[in-house]
Amino acid sequence: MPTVSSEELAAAAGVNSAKLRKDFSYLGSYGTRGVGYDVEYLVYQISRELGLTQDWPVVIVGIGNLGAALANYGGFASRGFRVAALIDADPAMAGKPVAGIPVQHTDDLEKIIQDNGVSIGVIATPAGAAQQVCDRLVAAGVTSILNFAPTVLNVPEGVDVRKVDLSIELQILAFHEQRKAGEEAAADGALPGAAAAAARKAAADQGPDGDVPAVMPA
Amino acid sequence: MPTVSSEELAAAAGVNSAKLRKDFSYLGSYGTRGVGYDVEYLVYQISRELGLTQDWPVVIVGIGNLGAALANYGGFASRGFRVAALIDADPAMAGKPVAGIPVQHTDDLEKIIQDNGVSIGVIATPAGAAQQVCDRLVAAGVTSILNFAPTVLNVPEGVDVRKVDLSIELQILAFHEQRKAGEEAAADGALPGAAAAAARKAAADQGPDGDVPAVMPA
DNA sequence: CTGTGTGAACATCTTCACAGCT
DNA sequence: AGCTGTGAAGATGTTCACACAG
Repeated sequence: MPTVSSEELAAAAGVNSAKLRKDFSYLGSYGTRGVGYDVEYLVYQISRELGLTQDWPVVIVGIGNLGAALANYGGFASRGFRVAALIDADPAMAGKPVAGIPVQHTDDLEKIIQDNGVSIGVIATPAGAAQQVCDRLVAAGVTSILNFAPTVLNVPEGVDVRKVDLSIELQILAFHEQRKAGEEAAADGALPGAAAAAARKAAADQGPDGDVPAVMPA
Repeated sequence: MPTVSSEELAAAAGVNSAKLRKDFSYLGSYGTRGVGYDVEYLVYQISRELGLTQDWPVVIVGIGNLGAALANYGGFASRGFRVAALIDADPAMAGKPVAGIPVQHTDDLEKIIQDNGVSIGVIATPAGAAQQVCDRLVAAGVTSILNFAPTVLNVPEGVDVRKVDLSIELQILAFHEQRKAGEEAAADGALPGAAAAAARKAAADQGPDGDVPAVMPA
């Protein structure tokens, strides 16, 4: 399949074809009228724009169950991420290989960051250690941090942090599950009309993709 | 602090106070004019609406590193989730306790679901096993599935699936990182004006919260 | 003729600003 | 006087529909 139309891609992604074309148009005019998009060329252009063609060395700090799971996660390599180092505070872990990579001790954190030119760090430590690890990563030159620890991190201007809370997705499922159960029971007045209407509408969107309001704090 | 104003909450959450008030208003009129919101009452109302006051038994299928990490994750209990059972296909795992809960064998999946009245399942298996596990969960009565396996699951109408791809967040960080690096180098024409403008704007939003376009497939 | 690229119309979301309750 | 709750205005996002390139 050398070429693909916006219509086909839209159907596959479950969106409107006009939206897809408009989104693509922000990247440039990579399609051919009357024909569609050249698959290989399109994949390359999107990959480049998203930064997938670059090599991104990352370090994972905190090699517990989650850190190990991340180190073993296959999806990283295919998206340009290379696990440059695993770091843990437990001296007993030092030297032990996880996912084929020897764990190094926190003492060498700064040196590891600098030697590998790492700018993205993943924090998978317990909550108590996260801020301290974060500060050291930032001081050593890391400018993007993915935080799995259940804490809000304070970082200086210019450093990006994204927090992943594994329970939020479950919460969204539970929210919809709750409404599946109480569908017609809504007549008992438990939900004040507007909320019921808003919720009904959210559920009508395809699947449970209506996220929790942006206002809800993590 | 018995009471709190929309202004205070908005500042804490980093949003506009009008937005916060409007969002709250969809749940009902729980504030007092001239005073603010009663903290305890507000927390209860939001919790109830989100389903946090209910007890949600969940099963985790696939007790590798990720499954174990999830089983140990503290955030679940505080949000009404109870890990009712851990299930794995490896007979050697059966009976071994993880996070204080004995792992059970996949053979008993249907019985476990039914005995515990489970309606939410978490899939943390390898990609190859995910669809099969999903089918069995659905057949046994599960109606919401959180999928960590890197596959798209097919489910019948009425079943909700949410997919978590741990590399997407990293990808978003890398995207912004890429633009931090090539900020003024954009003059070399690598980015077609519109995309550069759109990207610049997204970055100007607080933090890296500008997500990847909805169109991008997982 | 087919299917992109895009102004214009429409829809949704956010913010403003203020009436009205406490 | 202070702060909510909410219409109306403004901003942003999505879809329509069609001119035009191949």
